[in-house]
Amino acid sequence: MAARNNTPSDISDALRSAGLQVTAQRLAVYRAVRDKPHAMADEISDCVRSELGTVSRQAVYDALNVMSEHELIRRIQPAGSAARFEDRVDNHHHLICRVCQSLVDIDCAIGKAPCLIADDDHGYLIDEAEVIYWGTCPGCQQD
Amino acid sequence: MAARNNTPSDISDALRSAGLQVTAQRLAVYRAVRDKPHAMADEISDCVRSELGTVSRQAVYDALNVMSEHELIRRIQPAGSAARFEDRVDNHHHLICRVCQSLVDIDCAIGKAPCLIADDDHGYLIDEAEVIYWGTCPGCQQD
DNA sequence: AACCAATTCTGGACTGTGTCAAGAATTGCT
DNA sequence: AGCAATTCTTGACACAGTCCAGAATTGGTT
Repeated sequence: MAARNNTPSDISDALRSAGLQVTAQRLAVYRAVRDKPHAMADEISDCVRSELGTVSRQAVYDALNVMSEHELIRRIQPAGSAARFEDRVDNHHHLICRVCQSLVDIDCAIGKAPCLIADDDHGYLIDEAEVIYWGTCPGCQQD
Repeated sequence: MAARNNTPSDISDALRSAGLQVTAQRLAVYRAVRDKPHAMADEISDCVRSELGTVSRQAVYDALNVMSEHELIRRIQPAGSAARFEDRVDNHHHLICRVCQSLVDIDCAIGKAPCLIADDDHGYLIDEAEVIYWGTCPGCQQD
């Protein structure tokens, strides 16, 4: 039975090959991030707690931080909102409703990663272009 | 003597035509935003305080919020940082150093406002595409 | 010039997100 | 098994921003 995508052992392997120890808390946090796309830290906490019984806030924050540093998950932090997390780490962007804060994924509008091109880089070494589309979702347009 | 760009009376006019009352606090906040590009709320506070003597935090926040709602100024809120403000309200983007958090303006890479084009809008009514380029500034590249 | 209603400012308490620090527990290697 | 390094727990703390009630200011009216 070959390990399928996102099975526990896959997550363990990913953690190990990133040089991180494998702990129940981290596995549970990763699973929570995968199951609740774009969830915020406290939602992750609740989810993990219902799985493990009890987890400290610090353990959750640590897991989220260390995993996003090692690019196992990705952190999104739109203006006026707490940080959110997702397990997609490929190049894509986000579309957020100004009214209800709902958030959906959007594939890169142009292609692979040409969004990195800036007119004048001011000498900076650019490594990422983050794009957030703001608008009104279908549900909130009816008002 | 024609009023030049950004003279006090211009700011007053802008406030009035947005339907806002003109107060010393708001004028000072606007001037602080103009003079210290990309400053955070507490820097604005300090600056305004040194001009008016004493101002409440609430007055500063209220002025910043109401003026950015009416698009007299623009609020930027990059991940992991408090809100910043600037008086440029035309279409442009930002480039931030991951190390020292320095922030510079970048003109829209493509043109007027075609950044609004998303592959699939999911039914959302998109009104803005916010682009943040992340990288390392010249000074921080030397380490 | 003075008045009045609406708006705005003050001052203080409060919320929510996230971090710091010290000791206990767990992990992974030999 | 045993040991060093890493990670988790608990509780205190820092910071940005908001809420509230009362005082002060603004700008239109008479």
